[in-house]
Amino acid sequence: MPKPTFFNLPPEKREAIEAQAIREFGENTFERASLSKIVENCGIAKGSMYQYFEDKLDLYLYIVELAYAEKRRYVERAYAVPGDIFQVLEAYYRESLRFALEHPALHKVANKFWESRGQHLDKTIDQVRASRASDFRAFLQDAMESGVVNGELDPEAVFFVYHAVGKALIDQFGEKVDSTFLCCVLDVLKYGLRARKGEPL
Amino acid sequence: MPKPTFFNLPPEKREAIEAQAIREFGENTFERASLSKIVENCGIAKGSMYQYFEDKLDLYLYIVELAYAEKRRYVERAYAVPGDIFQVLEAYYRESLRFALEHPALHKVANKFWESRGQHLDKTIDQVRASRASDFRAFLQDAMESGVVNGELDPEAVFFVYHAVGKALIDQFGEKVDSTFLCCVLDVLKYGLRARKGEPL
DNA sequence: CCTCTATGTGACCACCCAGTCATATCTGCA
DNA sequence: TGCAGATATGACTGGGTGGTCACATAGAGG
Repeated sequence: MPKPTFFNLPPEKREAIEAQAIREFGENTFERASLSKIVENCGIAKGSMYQYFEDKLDLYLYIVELAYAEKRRYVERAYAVPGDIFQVLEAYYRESLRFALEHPALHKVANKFWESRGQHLDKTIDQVRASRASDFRAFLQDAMESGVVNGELDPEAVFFVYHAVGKALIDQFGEKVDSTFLCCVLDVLKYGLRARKGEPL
Repeated sequence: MPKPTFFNLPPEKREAIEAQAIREFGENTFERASLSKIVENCGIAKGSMYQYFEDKLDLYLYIVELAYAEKRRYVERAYAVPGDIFQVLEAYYRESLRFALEHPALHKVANKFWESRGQHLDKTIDQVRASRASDFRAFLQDAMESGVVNGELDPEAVFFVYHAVGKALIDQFGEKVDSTFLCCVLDVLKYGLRARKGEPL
């Protein structure tokens, strides 16, 4: 958590610091990113940074939380979408793509987060990953029990595939992946998962 | 390329250097890996390393090539497998898994390669990636034209999915992924890709 | 005007890194 | 034995990093 001093700062200065940190942490993982470069680009002294934050990790976690707070504002709409798991997932990735296009810098921060190493970050990341995984697994299990997703498939394998493809999609939002490509990819998955009547496996 | 001096070394010394380098480059990306630690673990002087190799990158590329040369010995058998694209792909990943289990250290080097950055590595990696991608795309196109893979799907999307899942599989060989899990995952993909008669998309 | 507190500063520290080079040692040959 | 070329060495350089600290400044209240 930032120190109180940080929030006493004139907003324009605070936002300048956030902007430069977002830039640096969007272009580099935590350990590659350079605090020295951030303060240089802000035009403030190294020591000042330590009036605002405990250390590099404190600043980093604040910026990452900033990015994910904004991303949540987009993505949470997907949970309210009526329809089966395929419609919810499509909405999720669509909102995720909108976030990436409207906040490219924050999107890059969020992506680089998963590649970051060092300090206690490793464990933090593993925890976040595990928590998300368990949410998705439960969501998937419902869909399999209700018959929307082919129940003959190995649930762990289905999760594995979705996880891998989802990560690859998000990694490439705004590069290879646009709205129509997104649909094509999801279709490849869907028509592999959807329960098929009559035709045996 | 290593300097001639390196190959004049007594084999046990040469292999000790290779072993320590493999260890370091298996645990760290190129830029994180420390030459100082390698020489320390080998019990040789820093300067000696520069009698054998031009620089850190030279050593790294030698080690990576070592790893991929061994991996090729396994994987190339897959190309000779008779059968459709699914059988070839399964053979490919199966051999790949065998390599990972029998040469875990080399497997880690090969995996970390793709995450590595710095010097001219970025461009080299992009080239290798592009070359592999184009091979696989061609292989896939054949399979789609011959009707083994559902021709109604977007070829780029199919490639995208296979690429994402393939990378995730290889990343986790020996951890989450064993032989039976591999088959389950490939099945999820296959039954999404296989041409289906009668049933409309 | 003085004082007290909050904030700003940048030289400085300890650490790690890749890469260099003058020097020492070894080895094989004459 | 002596010489020459090949090989080994590790202190050293220059550059980067995160983090610290004694000091400078600013602003508010009496």
